[in-house]
Amino acid sequence: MTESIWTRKPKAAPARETLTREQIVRTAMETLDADGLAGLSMRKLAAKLDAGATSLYWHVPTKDDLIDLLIDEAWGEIDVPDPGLAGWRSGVLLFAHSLRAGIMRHPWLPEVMYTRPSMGPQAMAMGSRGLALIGAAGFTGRDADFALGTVMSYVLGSAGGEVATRQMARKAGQFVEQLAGAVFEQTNQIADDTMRESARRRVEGDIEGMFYDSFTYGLEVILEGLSRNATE
Amino acid sequence: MTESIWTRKPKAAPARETLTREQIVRTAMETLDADGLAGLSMRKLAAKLDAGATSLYWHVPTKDDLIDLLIDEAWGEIDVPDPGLAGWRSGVLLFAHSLRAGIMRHPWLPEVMYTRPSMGPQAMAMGSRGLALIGAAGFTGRDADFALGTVMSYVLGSAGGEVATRQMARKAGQFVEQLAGAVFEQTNQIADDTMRESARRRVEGDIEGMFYDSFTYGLEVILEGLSRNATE
DNA sequence: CGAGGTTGTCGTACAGTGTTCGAGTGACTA
DNA sequence: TAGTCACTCGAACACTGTACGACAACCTCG
Repeated sequence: MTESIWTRKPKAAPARETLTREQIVRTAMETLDADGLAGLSMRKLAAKLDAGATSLYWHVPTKDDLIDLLIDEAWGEIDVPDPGLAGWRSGVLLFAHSLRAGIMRHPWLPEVMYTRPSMGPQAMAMGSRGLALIGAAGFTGRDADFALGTVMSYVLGSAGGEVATRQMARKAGQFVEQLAGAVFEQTNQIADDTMRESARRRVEGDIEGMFYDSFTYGLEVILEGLSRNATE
Repeated sequence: MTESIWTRKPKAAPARETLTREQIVRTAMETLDADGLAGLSMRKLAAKLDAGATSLYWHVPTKDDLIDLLIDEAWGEIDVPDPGLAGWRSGVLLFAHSLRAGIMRHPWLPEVMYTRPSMGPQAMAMGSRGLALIGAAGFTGRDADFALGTVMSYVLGSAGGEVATRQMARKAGQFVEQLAGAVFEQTNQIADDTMRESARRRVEGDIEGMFYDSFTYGLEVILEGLSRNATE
């Protein structure tokens, strides 16, 4: 059992004022949320901490490991209600919405989380509580894995798509008009009327509400399908 | 309407033997599939084409644009059956499986597709055909968007998770034993029995079959939920 | 035939990246 | 007081994407 990122000695007395891993993780999270993955470099991060560029490497083995820590930190923010508080159905609903909100707070997550498995303690805790929740619906063993996986895959996929669409608006200069213009440029070359209208719906009107409606629609569909397999 | 990556003049006579965008896209796709996103650099790609490092920039504006082209190329491989061939239900099923297979062939997709919206012609065509398919179930307007979005979000999320898990096996040196070891190292620190067993199921036995079963389980759930809303 | 324009290639260079190495500093301990 | 640990950091290496400008091959027009 080799030493991993997650295991750390409880750290002795701080002696003098010094850089800490917690500090690094915190400001890295801030820059990541604000500037995206491309905006995070070890040098810039160190500068933001008034430290030398390579000082970070004493606290964190590598940038990839730092990102692992950040991902796990994000998972730690997700609410997974205790089963039995209000029934499994509303519990899963709350969990799903919390997960989506987490992705929206940390829109860099979809970009990085599909390049590695999440095995940090917070990810494990989330899975553990998720299984407990889905277990309250009567799912056990493989079925519990699959049922929970269905919900999470959908939420992550849906939120990822939402993030991708929002990213476009950022690049287009924060103005919905330009976003719409870009979409129209494409859709005008599409012969299909149904598709053209669909694309148009995606940039006209209440976009925020549309994202939400789309998300809850799929969530309802899945909960509907799941309850056919649930035993209580 | 500014000129975009997707619009290109029909190219005149080739005159002399020269680099083409198609050629670049093709070998870029090969390296991407084989070595992943991190393995693709403009210099290495040019070398593989026996070209100078910066020659590519005459055919492609930027690396990001090249990746846009590659993403759209991948979407072009996805089968979306005509509605009415065998009913919408089996059509959606076939589409979903084709989409998953596409992600497996191009495991770099999840890593990049959440950083930008897919607006290439092939993406549009896929959406268009998808809407036609879901329309055969009686969905129209916003409902059609949402129903199709539910299926696609789930498939992309599920396949992304599968890719992430497989990636771990690669890093662990292609040996399932090491993969299992890594998981056990983590899970042994988890107090919850249910979670420990769940994680163990994920690395023991027929992993390939488990991925497949998990995917089809969720797909069934969604089709079940959708057919409650379908009108035919 | 020769001049000019278009199409395409590519060497050089710049600013940036993650990371290694080894020297250095401060504080605690024997 | 000497030694050891915990920690910082400047310099350097091997990369990266890309702008620029010089060059060459071909086509077209006079």
